[in-house]
Amino acid sequence: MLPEKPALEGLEAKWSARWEQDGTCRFERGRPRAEVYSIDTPPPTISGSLHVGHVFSYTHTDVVARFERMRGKAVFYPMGWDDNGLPTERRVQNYYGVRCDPSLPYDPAFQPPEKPGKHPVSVSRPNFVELCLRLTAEDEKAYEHLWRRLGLSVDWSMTYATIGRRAQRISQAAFLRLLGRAVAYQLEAPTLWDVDFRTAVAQAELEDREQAGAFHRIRFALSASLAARPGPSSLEIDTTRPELIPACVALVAHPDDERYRPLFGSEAVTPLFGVAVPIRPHPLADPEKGTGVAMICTFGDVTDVTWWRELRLPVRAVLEPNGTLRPIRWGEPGWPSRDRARAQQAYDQLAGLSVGKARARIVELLRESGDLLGEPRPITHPVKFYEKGERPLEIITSRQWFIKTMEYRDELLSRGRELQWHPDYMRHRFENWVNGLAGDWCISRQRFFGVPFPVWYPVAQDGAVNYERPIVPDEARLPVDPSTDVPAGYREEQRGRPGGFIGDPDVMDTWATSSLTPQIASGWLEDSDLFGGVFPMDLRPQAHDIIRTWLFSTVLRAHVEHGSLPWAHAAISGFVTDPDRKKMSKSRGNVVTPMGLLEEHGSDGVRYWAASGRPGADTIFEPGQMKVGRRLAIKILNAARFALLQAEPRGPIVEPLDRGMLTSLAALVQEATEQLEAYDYARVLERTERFFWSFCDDYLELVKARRYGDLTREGAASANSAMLVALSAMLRLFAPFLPFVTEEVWSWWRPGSVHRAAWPTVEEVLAPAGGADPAAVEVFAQSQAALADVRRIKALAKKPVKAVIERAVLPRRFEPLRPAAHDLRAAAHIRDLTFADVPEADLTFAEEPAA
RNA sequence: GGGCGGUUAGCUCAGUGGUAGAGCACCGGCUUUACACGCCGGCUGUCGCAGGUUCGAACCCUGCACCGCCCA
Repeated sequence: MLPEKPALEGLEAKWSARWEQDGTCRFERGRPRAEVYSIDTPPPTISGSLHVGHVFSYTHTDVVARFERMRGKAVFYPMGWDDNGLPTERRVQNYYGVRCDPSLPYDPAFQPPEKPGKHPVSVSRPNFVELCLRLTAEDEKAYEHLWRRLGLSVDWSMTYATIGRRAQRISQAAFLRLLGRAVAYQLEAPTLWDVDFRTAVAQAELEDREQAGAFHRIRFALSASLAARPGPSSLEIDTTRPELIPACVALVAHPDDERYRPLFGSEAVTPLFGVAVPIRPHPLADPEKGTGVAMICTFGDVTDVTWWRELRLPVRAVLEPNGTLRPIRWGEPGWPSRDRARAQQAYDQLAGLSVGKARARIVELLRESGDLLGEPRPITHPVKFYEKGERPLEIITSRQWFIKTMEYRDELLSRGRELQWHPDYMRHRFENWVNGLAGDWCISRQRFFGVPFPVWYPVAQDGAVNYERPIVPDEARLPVDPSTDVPAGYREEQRGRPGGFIGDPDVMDTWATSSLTPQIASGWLEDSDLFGGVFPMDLRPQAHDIIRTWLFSTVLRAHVEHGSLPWAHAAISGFVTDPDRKKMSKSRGNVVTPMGLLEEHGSDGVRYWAASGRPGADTIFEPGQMKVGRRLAIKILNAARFALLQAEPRGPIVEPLDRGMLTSLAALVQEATEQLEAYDYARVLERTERFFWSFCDDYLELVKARRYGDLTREGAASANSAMLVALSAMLRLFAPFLPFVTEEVWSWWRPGSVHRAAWPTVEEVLAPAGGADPAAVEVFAQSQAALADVRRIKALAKKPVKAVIERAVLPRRFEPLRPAAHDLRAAAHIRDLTFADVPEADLTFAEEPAA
């Protein structure tokens, strides 16, 4: 049973296989809700490989899961894979060298090229989705392998995927329910748009990036009636987007701006295109910016949208969804010009160009016409990007699905206060975000690998699509794909025909599915028994970067669907940073692959580093800490071997040193329990480690001679019994952090899994000693202090550890150790020990070292 | 510009009112019957700066600086 030379190698494979076989981490169904601890696991994005940041934060969750399991809870801890959405599409495009063309028919015989060619192969949407599923299935296998190796105590029988049938069904059902209550709605409106991905994006997916740009000072003529009066005959504006002059619908200045007040209500004329536009006041116009007058275009940025809406301006949209300027025939309705020929002549040089090229061209035209004043002045300014995008977002008017959020703002703030945050200050991120919401949540994406909207539209006899009367399926039919499934009462031949129907072409934003992970994991609509037993869940663990997306949207969905929070606690992990405190990410090229770390340092070693990162705190990637963790695990093996090597005789714990050690241990158990309940796992690990190390270096050294029987049989029995009580408790305190080494040691002498053993209690630790012994704590403490003093003097005198001290005179402050004097004398090789009023310990060494 | 967090030994970090700590690194010593993947010891500080509260401040309050993150 007890190995001669214990080692960490191979423990991961041995124990993860055993846990699977024994169902150690299985959720026990049927327990009352109060005895369940349920975790809404973050489904990692399937993007090729997990990174060290995942290992970091998922370890935090696992520590909590293992703690709760040992406390006797039925722990509901499923794993999910977030495989739907744009990241997978991009990966599939690059991996196989393909591109999705929804207009192509399905090719059942299609095989992707061996290697991606120079030019992407166009494939149908069903073929493309097949490739997505194939690649994500491979990734998911690798992910699971890594998680098992890391020792996550997940119940692998409950795994779900966000593109899976259940996730699709629940996403669609939840959507239809919101549609039925008009919480979800469809609207044709200006929407943030990525011109490369050709899809709408949501506010939560934006990021500002500093970009180089330039102010162009442009002259607008004033209308003749004004120009005839005294004063200037033209107006100057500064713009970074001169290419949008053809989309200009008004000019705007601050209502209090004296320079322009006389002009409000009159008109100016756009250069090149000769369009008369009104000059209007609005408080959002910044008198300090440029000339104080701004051009309102449809649409250059989100402020344009606000102005357009509040000032009730017309739309003059020039951008195509792909980011080029669309053809326009000047003089047609909506495109008035005082000089049609000139407008057309100028615009024809822009049509078909991308925004960037159109900008360069129009600058030339303006320079030639004399409407560009001076040269463009370079600036840098923040520009909105899709977080995964490469070109600035545009604003395009299109038909999109939304979920109402604005009207729930106050209720969501109150949910945020109801939620228990760990650490508490992370709640500010949530409140910040809710307070900054600018509009309802756009959930439709013009993409392919995602959950389709379960909606069709009738096509009228004249071929017009009636978006106002969507056809929806029964919930029992879900999931449906409206591009291949047919609505009730119709036949496939009627697809796209007058009098027939068409399917909604869009898919849902991936967050529209991810926001339902509590419902997906817990069997909402499918397994009411399970759902009732685990929902609302206990814990949402996640990193702080996705509070505005994942956490927020999940709170929203639970609020509108169930009228509750989705979980009681949110435990927020920090990032893993490199030594320069930069976030580790693929784009920075500073990522480290986890499997190599697990092999080098052992899973327990890596977990030690991860669990040392306090809740919410960004933590530096530090292999040194993993080495320390590995050493700790090895120390546990060896200390346990020592304790178990000669575990007889046993008997009552009567020695003061032993009783003091156990009383201190009981205090540790108390503290560890309270702190884990408060999700402060890092502190528990630190305290437990500190106690354990002093247990090894001081306590074990002090009792070593006694336990080997050098003194009395009763003394040996007391030491052995105390050591085993302590070992048992410490193994269980360490078990959530170092699951492999603790399980290995546990298996040497205890039945069952340490991870199913009861979490240690104060009573349990103290009972064998007949209760707490506060006086003995001082015996233990002063014995340690005196031992350290003697060791120091010995080391400074360059005496060997075994050097015998003929006579030791210790200061009176150490006198409380008297009941353990025999232990100190044995450990320090002291023949005669006395206490006196001396400032420092006085040691007289014997001539000869001990035999 | 607003919000949040941080600033303690060379490095990574504990330490929320009572004599500044741990690990790593570095230096020295030790074949010690659990462990050389070990043990013992040593060195290392204007606790970011400036005020304030207090008998007493790394800790509480105010301001500032710098770093990081989130949001505009």
